[in-house]
Amino acid sequence: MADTQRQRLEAREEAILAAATAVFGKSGVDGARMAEIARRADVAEGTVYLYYKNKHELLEAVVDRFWRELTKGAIAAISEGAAVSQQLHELASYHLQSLIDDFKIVEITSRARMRHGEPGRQLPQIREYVRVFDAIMQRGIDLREFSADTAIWQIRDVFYGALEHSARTLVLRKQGFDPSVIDHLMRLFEQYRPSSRADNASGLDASEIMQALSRIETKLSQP
Amino acid sequence: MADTQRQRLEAREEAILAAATAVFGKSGVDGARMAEIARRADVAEGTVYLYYKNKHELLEAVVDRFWRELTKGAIAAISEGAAVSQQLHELASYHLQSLIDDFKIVEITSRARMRHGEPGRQLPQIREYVRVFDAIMQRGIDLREFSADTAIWQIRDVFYGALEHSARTLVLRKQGFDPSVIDHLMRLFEQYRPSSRADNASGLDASEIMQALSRIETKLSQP
DNA sequence: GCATTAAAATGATTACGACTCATTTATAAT
DNA sequence: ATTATAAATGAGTCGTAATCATTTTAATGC
Repeated sequence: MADTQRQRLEAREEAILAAATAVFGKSGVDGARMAEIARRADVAEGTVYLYYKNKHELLEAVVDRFWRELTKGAIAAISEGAAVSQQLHELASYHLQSLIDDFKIVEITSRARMRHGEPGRQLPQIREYVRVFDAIMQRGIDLREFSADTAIWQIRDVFYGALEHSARTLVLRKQGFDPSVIDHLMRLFEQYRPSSRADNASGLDASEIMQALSRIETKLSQP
Repeated sequence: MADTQRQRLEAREEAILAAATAVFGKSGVDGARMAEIARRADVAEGTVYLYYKNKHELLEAVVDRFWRELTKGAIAAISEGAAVSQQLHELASYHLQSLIDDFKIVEITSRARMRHGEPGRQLPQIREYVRVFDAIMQRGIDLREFSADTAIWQIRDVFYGALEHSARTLVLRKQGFDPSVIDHLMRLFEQYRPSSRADNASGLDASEIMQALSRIETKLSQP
């Protein structure tokens, strides 16, 4: 009965993970007691350490699973084949909603990234999650719906950075999901459409000139 | 000699804070030992607790001081009276550079925000720091250099969110400061200028360019 | 079924580090 | 000098993560 055996082990691991998620969420990482996690998972304290080397690895597993689920949800939330701008809208909405709903776990994520004094690592499942955006954007570029003159990673950092900060603001103010955040972000993203820049004038683009000038100004004022 | 006394106490507090900053930065919060902080500050372990109730309060003090210094630096980095877009450029550059330089402390900031299981609080000095952006943006709106149809907090979240994520990306890739991040962000912020939406179709706005040029002329003729 | 071996689980015990507090030392006041 | 007060000390306490010798459960062979 090797099969049932493996299932039992996986069920136990799952129980521990679920218990840990609940306790970390409720009490925070420092407030969480391994004893409570074990009790909730209905195993002895020592058993937890058969599945996870220490508290920090358990935390990483919890966070990793969270982002894996989020990736699944994001993919499900996006209408396949729809216009790129609509897909972005869907992803942004899904992301913001999720960050608000699971703010606790999201906060804990930064904790899982830090290991001792090392510079923050990237957890594999977060990397995976981020690819969802990249794929949409890449498709946008391929379809010429978006222009390719800004590195995708920079656009991605604006996207996720803005949403993360907005989510924090909304949670701190105890407001919920705010659609205007999404609208605002989507309006910003119009900037990346080739049409919005190409056909704007017969020749010169005032904004580019102004940017060049302000770069010069900046350099002049810091010698 | 009440004066010297107070100075001695403040010097001791400062020594503890400096030691804590170093040790938290080197070893991370969990890796930091109160014993090491005490030793570096050249006080007994118990003395630390006369100044800070516990490790977490010490952490908060370290983070708070960091952001207070950052606020000072930001204000110093901004040319008073310059065009709003230039001030934004300066603030963005300063911010990105600082986040990269002191990435360790910045990471630790999120830790200081979490107290037990409570939803994250806002540290007073971070609130103060954020006001620097708000003041610039408000001035931009007052001067009609920027339009008022998006809530400032949303613009602010884009600004700081994008820079924070970009800083993380740059640090993880072991690249340093990248001016294109700033240029990209500033280009996005063109969206908020009334001109870029209203009358931009005709092309150039000569008056804005002339204004910028004369500012440069002024600066060139006064070093 | 029973014996044998291996795998998994247990929880009492250990190790470690944050924090306390009785004691000592320094400073101010008279 | 003497007393009173404030500040500093570090050995000891206490809570909790992590260990590990022991027990329990499951798989395998006869």
